[in-house]
Amino acid sequence: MDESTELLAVRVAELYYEENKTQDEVGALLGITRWKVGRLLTRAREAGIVRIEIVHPRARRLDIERQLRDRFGLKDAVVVPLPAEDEEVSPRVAQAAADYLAAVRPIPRTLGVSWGRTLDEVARLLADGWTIGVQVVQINGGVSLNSKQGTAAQTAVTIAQKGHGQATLLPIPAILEQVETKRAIERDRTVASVRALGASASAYLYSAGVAGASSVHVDSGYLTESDVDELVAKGAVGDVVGRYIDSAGKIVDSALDERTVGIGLDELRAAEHAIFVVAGDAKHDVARAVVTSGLCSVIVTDEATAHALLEETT
Amino acid sequence: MDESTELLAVRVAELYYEENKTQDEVGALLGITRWKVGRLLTRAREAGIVRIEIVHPRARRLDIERQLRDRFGLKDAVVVPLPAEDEEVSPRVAQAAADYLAAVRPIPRTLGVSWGRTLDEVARLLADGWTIGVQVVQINGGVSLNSKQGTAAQTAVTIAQKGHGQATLLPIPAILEQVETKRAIERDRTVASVRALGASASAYLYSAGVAGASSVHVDSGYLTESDVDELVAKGAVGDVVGRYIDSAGKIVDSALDERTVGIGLDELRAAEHAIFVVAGDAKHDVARAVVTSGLCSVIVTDEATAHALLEETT
DNA sequence: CCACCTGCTGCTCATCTGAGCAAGTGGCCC
DNA sequence: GGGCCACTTGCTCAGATGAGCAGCAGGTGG
Repeated sequence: MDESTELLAVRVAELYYEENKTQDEVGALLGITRWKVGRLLTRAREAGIVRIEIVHPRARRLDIERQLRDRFGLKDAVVVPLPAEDEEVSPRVAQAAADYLAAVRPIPRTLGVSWGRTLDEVARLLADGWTIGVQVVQINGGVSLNSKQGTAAQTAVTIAQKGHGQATLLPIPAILEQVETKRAIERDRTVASVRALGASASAYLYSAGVAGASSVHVDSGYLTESDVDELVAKGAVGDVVGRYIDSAGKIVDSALDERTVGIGLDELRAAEHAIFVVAGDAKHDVARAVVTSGLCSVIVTDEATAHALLEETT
Repeated sequence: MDESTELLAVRVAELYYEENKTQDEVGALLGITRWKVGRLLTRAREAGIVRIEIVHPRARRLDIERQLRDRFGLKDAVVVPLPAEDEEVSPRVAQAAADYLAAVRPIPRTLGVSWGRTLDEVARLLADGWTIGVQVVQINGGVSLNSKQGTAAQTAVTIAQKGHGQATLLPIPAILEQVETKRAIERDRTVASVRALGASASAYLYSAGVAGASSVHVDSGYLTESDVDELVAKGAVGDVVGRYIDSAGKIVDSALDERTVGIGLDELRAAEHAIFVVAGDAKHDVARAVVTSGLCSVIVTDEATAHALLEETT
């Protein structure tokens, strides 16, 4: 587009978009036909002279969502735009996840949930009465060795309450010290029934943790910093429902995995709705592992993470 | 607008503006009628959820221009939007002035010009061949006591050259020390004919200076800093074609004014096209004085200045 | 010099869209 | 409960708009 055309396009755009004139009027005013006006407007939009943007905390990036679905064969994707500089993305992603959950059809009767800061936020932002009667089941062991007792339970309970349903908890450690203990616990009738309920869920909602010193597992005392360092050395990028995976989505340490209580990754892969919520720059690697290895059918994330996932040279 | 409607409006806007669907399609997708879609879009635009902006260095703010015209009874106004943080406004305003000048109809055969940094920039940005054959006349005395010799002349010459015409200069001091000298000079046949030519111009192009230590008159040695301080004490806000005015557009010091060579303010007020170019936060006060006292028929300025002019409680 | 291609222009026509209107809905006061 | 008012909803219809097409100008290579 040469300079005079561009200038004309600017004038046309101003009269059309800012002065709310019809294309015909604009044409008359500038001495050109209305078809030319229409074409200039199209060009102006394409050239980015006219920028139309949707400014809203609940807005989404449908174009990127489509790319994610296509590239990774997802059933669905939700991408939240980057907020203004001084705002956090995580509440927006959590809100989007809450919105998505409330809109899942058919309405899930049984919902398997993991726990963590992200899911906590989702629970908090979920609309009261988001559904009528839901069975919420914890799908992996909770935080309980030291502080923060009960936050894992709180997440599930909040989601259940707001959905006018009830929560079934799995109040046992996330990781046990001995395989035998883990097996023994799983044989327990109560625990087994919770596990069975979890396995039968029609939808799962979970997030991921980053493998590093700040991991929740270190915080809660299930693993030491050196345990995590070792996992990282073996290629771990993060954990999903308590299980550490490498960039290919494979279990990093099968012995550790044997001692981890809760749903297995294959169950997640087979699930109809496996809703994966992930936000923040630190989690790009785990997110990539989850998405490329088919661990989720739906991803809810922010624009930066989505870009990171798509930017890979495939 | 309640929250759920707002959320719906956001979804509608996304599908309509970002996915380029028709209102009918959007309606079908969200299970609402196309009329509702249309109304939601209107509301979304009004509420600022959908923001349409024109991003271009040559863009203008037509809404503000109209307000300026209406408020101050101007024949026309050109307002340039605020550029991105790291860019200057003055080149944009100068460009706009150049564009405006080239578009004045009927084409001015004789153009009276003042001088200064702003007008220099306008001359530089003027398109080559902006008109065919124009008589450019300097309307006030030039800078010449010390450095910068010839910049005033340069402005007029450039404008003339680019318009395939010729410049008539007024190569005498802007302010003389004695009224007698000034009168003597004006009686000179050559000078008188230039003044006459200037008075017959069909259009004038000029800017304004701020009354202060950094004034061009101090720089060029016509006035001392204390002279200017005194003018300020008497209420001067700035100068137009070398003449210092107060906030009401009145001459501040008639003795000084008597010693100033060039077009009179009343001639400007009576002119058909008196194009006033002004940019920058420092010039808000002079701009207000010029505009409220009818010194110009057209103003070319930036959005910040325009806002400052309109914000007054009248 | 001419056939050919490319990009622009103005047009027709089908579709899309907004203004305005009548009917419906829900809150609110008596 | 009845009636009033503000607001929303679905509709008609005219006007606005985009897709597609033929004609034309200007450049290009044989």
